[in-house]
Amino acid sequence: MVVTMQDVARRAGVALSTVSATLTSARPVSAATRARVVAAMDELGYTRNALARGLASRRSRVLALTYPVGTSGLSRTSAEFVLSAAQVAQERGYQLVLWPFGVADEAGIVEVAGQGLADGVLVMEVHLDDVRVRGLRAAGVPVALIGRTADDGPLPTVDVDFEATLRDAVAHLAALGHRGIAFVNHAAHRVAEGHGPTVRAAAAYERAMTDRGLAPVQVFADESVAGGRAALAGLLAADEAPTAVITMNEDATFGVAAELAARRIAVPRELSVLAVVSSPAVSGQTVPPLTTLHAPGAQLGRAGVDALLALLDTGTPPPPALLPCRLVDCGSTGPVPAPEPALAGAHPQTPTRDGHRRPRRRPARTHTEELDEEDV
Amino acid sequence: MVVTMQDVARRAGVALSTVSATLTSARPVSAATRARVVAAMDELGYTRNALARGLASRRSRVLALTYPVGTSGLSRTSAEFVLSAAQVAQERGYQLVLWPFGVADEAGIVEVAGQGLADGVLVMEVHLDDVRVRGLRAAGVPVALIGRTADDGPLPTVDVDFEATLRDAVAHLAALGHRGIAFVNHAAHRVAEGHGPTVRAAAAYERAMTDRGLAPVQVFADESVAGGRAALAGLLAADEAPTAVITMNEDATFGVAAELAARRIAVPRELSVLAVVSSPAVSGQTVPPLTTLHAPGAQLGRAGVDALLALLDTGTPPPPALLPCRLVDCGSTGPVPAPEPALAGAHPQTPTRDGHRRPRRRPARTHTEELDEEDV
DNA sequence: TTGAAAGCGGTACCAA
DNA sequence: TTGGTACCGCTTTCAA
Repeated sequence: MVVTMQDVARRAGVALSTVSATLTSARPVSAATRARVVAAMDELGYTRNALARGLASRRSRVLALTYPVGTSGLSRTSAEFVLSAAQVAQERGYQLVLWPFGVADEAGIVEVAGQGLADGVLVMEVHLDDVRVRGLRAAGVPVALIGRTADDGPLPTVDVDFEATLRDAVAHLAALGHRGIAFVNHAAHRVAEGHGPTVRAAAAYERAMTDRGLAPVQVFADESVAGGRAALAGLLAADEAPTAVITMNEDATFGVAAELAARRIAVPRELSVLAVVSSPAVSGQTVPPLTTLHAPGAQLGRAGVDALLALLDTGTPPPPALLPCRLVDCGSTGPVPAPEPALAGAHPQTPTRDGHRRPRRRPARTHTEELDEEDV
Repeated sequence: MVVTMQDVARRAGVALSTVSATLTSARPVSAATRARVVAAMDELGYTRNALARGLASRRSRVLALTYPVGTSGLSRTSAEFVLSAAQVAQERGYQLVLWPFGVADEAGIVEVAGQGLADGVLVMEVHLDDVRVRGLRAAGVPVALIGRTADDGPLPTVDVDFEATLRDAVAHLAALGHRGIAFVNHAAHRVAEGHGPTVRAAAAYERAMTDRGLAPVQVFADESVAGGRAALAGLLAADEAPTAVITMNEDATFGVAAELAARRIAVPRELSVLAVVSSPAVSGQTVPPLTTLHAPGAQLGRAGVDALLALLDTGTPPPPALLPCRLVDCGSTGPVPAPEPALAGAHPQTPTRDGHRRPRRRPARTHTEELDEEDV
């Protein structure tokens, strides 16, 4: 039925071990023999059996990718990451298996890792104190992290450079004259859980602002459209409403866009919006499209796989990699609105110090209402 | 280092084969021995080696999922599918490997399948004439399809019921009085490629319309925001502009929404929009949120894995499964606009027969322009 | 440079 | 009911 190495050996008139040698080049094989073996192989249509190879060599050439399940599906950015990881693995002669486990399911993950199907594990959505990582390390399973724990020790690590990203975001807006720059982060419970991106971005944003003598205004928004709407509404209701908003929460970003539309707020004339650690594929879907600091999803996948393979091959973890986000201008950021001259009475506004401005309060309306109003 | 079955056997004072038997229950084991074996196992922290087990039993308990690479990342619906497939596989004691291959890469897929890591393959995004499927069948690899080829023969198959979905979509809109119901399908090149969903939905839509004596108006839109905008613009420019639009092209749907916003078209008062084979997670992100015929992504994943496992277990393919989409009303569909009474002169319109209506032509504007106009 | 044989860690069949 | 053992298909010494 299936063609085995023994079949090839017989057809080529050599020993089984010689066939193996031509494949692995673990030992010299003369050109002549090699040619006969190769000929026999493709006459027979031979393919090496992955299971047997893995068992004998203690290297399955399979990598596992574990990601938290239960959370609202994969974001487009994460999906990008997964696909690129699978592709790079393939290019390297590896296969990628998916391990859907809860972030707290240490037992489950250690159990399946113990089965030895995978040579190593890529952990996504790493928490500052991550039981999965701890469990795998304790079990002696090679691990690479997408993200970082509080103390990675010698683990290979690739992550978004949140420090640089938020610094760049604030710098970009500050260069446009903004001083009231708010930040819509992930949900509050993420902080408590020690969700790396949330915590790191929060700190980076605060630092970037205070370094410039600006007052940070941070909102932890529920990861949903409603959460984003509420977040923006809250920001605009404040005494010192921001003139620019940075969003990192992909789901909430759609809500921010929706709220902007409902209030008929001109972007970027009245308010600048900058989506960070996002993807143009996502930001291009909002109305208006949002300028983005593009998360390096594909590069992260590539780097993560390569880091894990480096660990596997050399036994020592490669140095941690922090990848920057790239600015993609979709036109949603612009100069800070100038305080309106006193004589322009049509829309009274309250300019304040520091480039803050008090926009007129407009109630949010449903879109239907919004459109009905003037189209009837 | 690693605990082997032999270790367990020694500790329990039984033969290796007895340990195996307690695990596989392939043969009776007395309660007493079983207890001793089990005790030994968890004293030692034993876990069965997947590779060895697979090699010996000719069943790796690994399933492969292949999806076309190169196409613009995974749609949210597809991602939903992949995740649920991985999860169901896990529940069944299987692991899922990802095989990123081009739709035409028969050689690549057959090659990796020949390595025997996977017991069977799940093929996504199946084409009517699919070389991957042909190649795998010819190679004797168990296959299940997400989608259907033109002639599946005895292959296990799960798919969206496009016939029912488009029928339901048209029925839903027709019940609201619409007669001018247009359909924004995938890109034209998909038809040429024999992309199942595109072709089946196209036919189903035409049938659903003509069955009601309505004239089908179908647009094959580029899979992008721009494509969607252009599609809607084209429809509205026609002599008999539709009063309702069905969209199936997830990327273009965002464009349709954007164009609606740019033209300030009231949804659903002026135009009803219904996104089919989509996901509320997606439709909720547009402004306004779109009523959706929710694609059964998760169920498809579940059904696909189960179909493949059924084939693996019984040797005979289970009957094909067609899963319906479920209506999720987000308020973007409503009654057909009544032809305006002649005396209402504010916005001249041209009512036509058949419930068609000629909306006033409004040029599309950028959002910035749009908002600037009245907020300055 | 090549061949022979001992595992890798299990499953499955056989005899006891 | 249990123990012994022949493989599964390949990698990896070790001699020749």
